[in-house]
Amino acid sequence: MTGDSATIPKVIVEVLLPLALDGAYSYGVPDGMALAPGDYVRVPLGPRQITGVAWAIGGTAPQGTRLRNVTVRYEVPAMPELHRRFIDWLAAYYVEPPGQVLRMCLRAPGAFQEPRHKLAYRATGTEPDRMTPQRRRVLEAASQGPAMQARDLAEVAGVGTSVVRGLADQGALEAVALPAFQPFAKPDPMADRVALSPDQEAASARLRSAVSARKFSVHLLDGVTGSGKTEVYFEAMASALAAGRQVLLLLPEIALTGQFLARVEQRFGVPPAEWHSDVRPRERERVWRAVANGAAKIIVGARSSLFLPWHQLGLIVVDEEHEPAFKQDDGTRYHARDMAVVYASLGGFPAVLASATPSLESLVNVDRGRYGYLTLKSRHGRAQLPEIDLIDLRANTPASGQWLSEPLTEAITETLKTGDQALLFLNRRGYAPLTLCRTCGHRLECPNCSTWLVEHRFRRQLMCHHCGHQDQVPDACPYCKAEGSLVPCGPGVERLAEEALQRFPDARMTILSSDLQRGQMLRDTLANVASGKYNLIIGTQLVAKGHHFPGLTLAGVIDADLALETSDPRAGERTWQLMAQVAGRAGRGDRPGRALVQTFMPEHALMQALKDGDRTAFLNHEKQIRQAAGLPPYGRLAGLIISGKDPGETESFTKFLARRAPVANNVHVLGPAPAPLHMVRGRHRWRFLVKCDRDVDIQSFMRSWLAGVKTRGSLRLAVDIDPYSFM
DNA sequence: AGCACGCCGACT
DNA sequence: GTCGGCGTGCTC
Repeated sequence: MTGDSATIPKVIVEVLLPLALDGAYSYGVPDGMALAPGDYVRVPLGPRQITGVAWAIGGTAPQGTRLRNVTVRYEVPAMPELHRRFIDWLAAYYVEPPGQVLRMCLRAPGAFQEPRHKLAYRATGTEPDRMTPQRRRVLEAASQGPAMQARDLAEVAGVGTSVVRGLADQGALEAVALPAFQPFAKPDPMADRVALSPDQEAASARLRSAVSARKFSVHLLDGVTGSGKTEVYFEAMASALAAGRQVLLLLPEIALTGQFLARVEQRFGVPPAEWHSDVRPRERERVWRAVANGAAKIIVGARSSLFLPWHQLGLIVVDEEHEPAFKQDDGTRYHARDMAVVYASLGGFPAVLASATPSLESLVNVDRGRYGYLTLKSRHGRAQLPEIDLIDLRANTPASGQWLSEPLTEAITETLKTGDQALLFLNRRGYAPLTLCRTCGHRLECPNCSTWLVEHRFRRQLMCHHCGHQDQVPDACPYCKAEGSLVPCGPGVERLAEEALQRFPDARMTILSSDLQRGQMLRDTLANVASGKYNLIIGTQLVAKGHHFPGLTLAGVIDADLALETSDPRAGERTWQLMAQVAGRAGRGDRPGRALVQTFMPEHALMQALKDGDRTAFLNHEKQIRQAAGLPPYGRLAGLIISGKDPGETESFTKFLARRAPVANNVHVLGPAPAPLHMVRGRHRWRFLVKCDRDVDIQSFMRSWLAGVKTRGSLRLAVDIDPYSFM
């Protein structure tokens, strides 16, 4: 019985489908098809055919359903048991259907089809029965050099492809299959091994022994930019490669630059496989296949590379491990750094987390003895941070509509006079974050989100940074119709640039903001900064990343309080990391740098610790706050986000959920409250925050809460385990 | 996620 | 009179 609807199938297979279903679906295995767990299969589902993975063989068919048969078993390496355990683990942890997680693993279109081999032709030495001048030219071309495709061969010989086909039919040419994909070259662990400092050598030795131990371990590699962390984890990668294992180097998408990939290539002699959102479908297919069959050894990728079909993974390195960008906040809300550690633990191999400003989570794991700790001192023997001075904005208030205080202005003047470069950091795109009517007080708001529209003067537009809504800047107030009454409030980088240009008319200034510069233009600007073409750089978060500016000796922070004013429990940590990164831009060459930080709260413990360059003091302060509030890493958090198009319906559904919250004496349910950003993209949002001790199973609590809850209409429910954003 | 079924507004 | 909008529900 091989038909579509077998009545009494001999074997039943549970197939996990890449859909948000409760569990795997049962299918019959047709006679003559051998299936094992992990096999990729094609199965019928309703009117269509979809790709899934055999999760278990055997079992009984659910009552009252007619089993349909598996259609195809794909000829690709089966999904390893480790990979399947990882999917199940992740799904359980994040309270997601496993199929939803599987979906992230099947994002290489075409990888399951038989690869289209191209045919190339080679002369066999056999003469055709009739020789013509055309045929002779083809045979001459085909007997020298590598085999060529029919089209190329015909072109070289100046004939049509029919001549080639004729010769092949007669046996004078033989067809050979070219590999469908360019193979990945094997990296050489010793290709360009640089001399290491004693510090680096000691750290490398510990990582090498962690790799050769072939068991689970996590090491935190802590060292300022320029201390040589990269060379150290390259050594760990070299060890894993020498042992024939695959290596994953995880980076935040923004740090995955051509410059960085070139560095990996330089060290290991071959270009690594790349995996991120910009990789084109054909290349995705190539990488997916090469990871599955073990041919690709080094993969440099963004968070989604965790879901590649790893074959013999022996090490994961997470660089910039503190980056909040590792937390995915749409779809399955997973944290790639945490899941890298989980994967290493399930697979029994080491993980390395690297950062110049490690996350509190990782540092506490070091305190608890769960992670090994490796620290590198600066190569130039300098302290962790350059000298940082605070500017009290209460005593040095700039004039209305201006943001550069007197002390900062003087410092910039000094710096530019000596021929050095200065950097001004303001984490706000556009010209002004708020436009207000002076007559009636009306604020220009986004129609789809509860946010203000940001004026972008260069584009001559008002923009919403949450939904992409754009508008012309109106001449009159849309509410009271008063003409010329709209005034911009607050600074963005564009407005700061305007002020800087006024104060320093001779400065060679540039703005580095993600909405103004990207791709080649950004690379050119960065090169021009490095070469000294610009001497005053005004930038958003973009400048905090590890770009090398050798001539920069002054970093100015316009508003250090900005990141502190959010509802995020990690706001303090984020502020410290940003300040450290920005300050770290100054004085990278052999000259010392200096950072000036404008703040309205210089007495704040964080600002004091910054001024003293005392990371330990900051961390102790932050640990105390988190511990007292029962926040991570001392307690567990989960968010429950309710959203819907209709405000009334969304609110009443939220109230309904509030009544259904299970009562547990060790779990606190806070809320419901309107989300800090109450409306986004036209959807009204409410949220609960669930808080408990570290040893409480928060997932079980969430599951029992939501068991049997159905959403109707436009209502959406999302569980957010270990939330990072409280938006 | 698709894809079908099903019940209410502007067109040939 | 239909074409088609997307709400709702099911797929082994």
